[in-house]
Amino acid sequence: MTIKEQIKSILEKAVKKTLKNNSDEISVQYPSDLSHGDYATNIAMKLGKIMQKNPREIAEQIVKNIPKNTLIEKVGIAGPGFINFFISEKNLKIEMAKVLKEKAKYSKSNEGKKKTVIVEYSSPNIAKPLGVHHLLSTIIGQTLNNILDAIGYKTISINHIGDWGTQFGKLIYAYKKWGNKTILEKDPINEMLKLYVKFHEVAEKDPSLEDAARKEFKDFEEGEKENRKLWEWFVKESLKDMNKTYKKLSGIKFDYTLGESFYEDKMDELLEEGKKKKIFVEGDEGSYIAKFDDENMSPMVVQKKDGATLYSTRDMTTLKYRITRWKPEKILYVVDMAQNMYFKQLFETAKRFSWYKDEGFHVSFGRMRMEDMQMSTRKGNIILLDSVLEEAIKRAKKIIEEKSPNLKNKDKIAEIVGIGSVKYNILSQNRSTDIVFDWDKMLSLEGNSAPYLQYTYARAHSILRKAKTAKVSVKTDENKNEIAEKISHILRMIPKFKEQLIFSAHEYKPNLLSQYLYELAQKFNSFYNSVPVLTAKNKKEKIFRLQVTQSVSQILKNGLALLGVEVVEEM
RNA sequence: GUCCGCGUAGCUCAGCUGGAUAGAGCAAUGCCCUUCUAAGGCAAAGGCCGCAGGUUCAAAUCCUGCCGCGGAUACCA
Repeated sequence: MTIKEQIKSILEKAVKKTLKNNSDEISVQYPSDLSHGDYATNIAMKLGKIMQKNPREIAEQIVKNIPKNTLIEKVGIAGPGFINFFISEKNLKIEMAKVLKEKAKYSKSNEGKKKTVIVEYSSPNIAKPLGVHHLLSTIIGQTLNNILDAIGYKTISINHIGDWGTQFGKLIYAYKKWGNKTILEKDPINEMLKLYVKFHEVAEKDPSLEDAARKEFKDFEEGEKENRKLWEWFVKESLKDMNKTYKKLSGIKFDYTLGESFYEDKMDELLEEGKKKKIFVEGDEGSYIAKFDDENMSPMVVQKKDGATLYSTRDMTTLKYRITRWKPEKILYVVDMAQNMYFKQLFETAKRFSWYKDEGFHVSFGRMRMEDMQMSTRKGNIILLDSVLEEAIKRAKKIIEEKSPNLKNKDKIAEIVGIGSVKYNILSQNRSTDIVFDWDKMLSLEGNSAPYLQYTYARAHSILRKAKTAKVSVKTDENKNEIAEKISHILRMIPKFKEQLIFSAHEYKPNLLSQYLYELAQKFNSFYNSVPVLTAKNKKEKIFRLQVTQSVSQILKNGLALLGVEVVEEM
C-alpha cells in the first residue's frame, strides 16, 4: 500500500467515526505548497456543505478521531477547512530503504491483481514505410503496456498490423500498371510508397481507379492467385522493413503481431452472427450496416455493397477473438482521435453481442501534423520515422562532441540520448494535445527532456562511482538549514513515485509519470548544487547523502525504463 | 449544418476527478565551475487561463452561449 492509500484508509475510518453515514469518496491530494504538508484532504469542506456546518469544526472532529499512528507526524487544519498531513521523516527514510533494497523492482505493485489487459498499439498499415506519426501510438502504447505490467496487470501487447483491405487493391493495381519487378526487389518499401502515391495522384483525375482498386481487393479476398502472391510479397517485405525500424527504436516488444489477415477466415462467421441477430441490417445497395439511435452517429458499414469486408468487419471479428481467447478485463486501443466516433460505433455495436461486456477502451491521442500541410502518406507528405531517428542520433552526437569529447562509446551514447529524447518528447506531453511536427522541438536536448534526466542520472552515478574510490577531505562549514531542506524535498518525493505510477496507469497518461521524474530530477539537481555528498561533515552524514543519491538514481532508472528511455552512467 | 477535441507567459506546453499565492522549458536579464559531470544550479522578469454569462464557501478546472483552430460526419483505415 502506498502512503497515500494509507492516509486515505486512516481518513475513511476517522470520518466514519465522526459521522455514521458517509459514503462519499474521500480524495487525498498533494498540497500545492510544502508548508501545507505532504497530503491533504478537502473532505471537511464537502461535508460542511452537506451538513450545513462549519467545515473547520468538522475538520477538528475528524482530526480528533484519527488514531495515533507512526505514519503521520503531524495533522493540521488550514484555510477554509483543509486537513493537512505531515509524514514523519522516519517513514520517509523507511521508504527510501525500500528503494535501496528492491532496486530495479522498486516500481512493482499488485495494484492490477494479475487481471488481463490487452494493449493494441502501433498497428501501422503496411506496404508503406513507418512515418513519424507512427511514433505516437507505438511509444504511448508500449509505455502503457510497461506501466500496467509494472503495477501488476497481466498485459498482452498486440501489433494489429493493417495487412488487409482496399489499400492492397490499390497497390496491386498500381504494381500491375506501373510496377517493375527488379526495381521493387531492389528497394521494396520505397517503391511501394511510390506506387501508392502515384495511384492517388492518378486517381484524383480518374476516379474510376478507385473502383478498379476495390475490384483488385475483392478478387484477392476471394482467392485470386496472382493477387495473393503479390500480397504475400508486399507483406513480407514490409514486415522486414518495419521490424528494422522497431529495432532502432528499441524497447518495442509485441507479444503478438497479428495482422488483419489473421482474421480472414473468421469474418464470415461473425457477419452471419450479426445478421442473424439483426445487429447488422441491410443498408443501401445490398451493403450491411449497424444503426444507432444517436442521430449524431452515422451507421457503421460492416459489409460493402460488393460483399467485401472493411476495417470494421475485421475489428469486430478481432474483438470477439480476443475476448474468447484471453478473457481480458480490458482491451486498450491506442489509436489517434480521428477515430473517436469509429470506436464509439464499434463498441456500441459490440454491446449488442452477448459475448461483449464493455472491455473495449479507446486510448485516443492527438494527431501529429506538419506546420504548413497535412501529413498524408497518400500524397507522399511523409516524414520517415527512420530519418527522424537518424537525425536525433546525429544531433546528440554533435552535442557529445562539444561537451564531452573524451567520452568512450560516443556512438552508443548518442543513440541512447537521441532515441530517448524523441520518445520522451512524445511521452511528456498530454496525449490529447495535437503535435505540430518540428525538428527542433522533436529533437530538443535541453529543458524537460530525456537528456536532462539522463544527465541527472549520470551525475548521480559520478558521485556513487567516486564514493568507492576517491579519498576526499571532509568539509565542516555547511549551511544546515539549506541542506536539511534540499534533502527533505527529495525524501518527500520518494513515496510519490509509485503513487504517480498508479495514477498514470489509471489515466492511461504516461506524461504523469514523466512529469514526476522531471520534478524529482529538478530537486536532485538542486540538491546536487548545494549539498556536498562526498565531503559531507561526517561519515554518518556522508553515508546518508549517498543513500539519497543512490535512491534518486534508482528511481530515475526505473521510471525511465518504463518510458522506454535508457540511462547511461557517463555522458 | 451536427458531433468530438483543443484555446493558459513572446514561443512550446504542464495543471482540468473544483481547492490554498496559476507552473515548467525555450527565448530575453543578472549571478554561480580552486567542491561530487555547467547537457547543471540560483535570482529576477514575464499571465483579463479565448470572450461573455451561470453554478459554488471556492472555477484555468463544472454548465450554457459565442469566437478561433483541428478532427469526424456509411461502403478508406
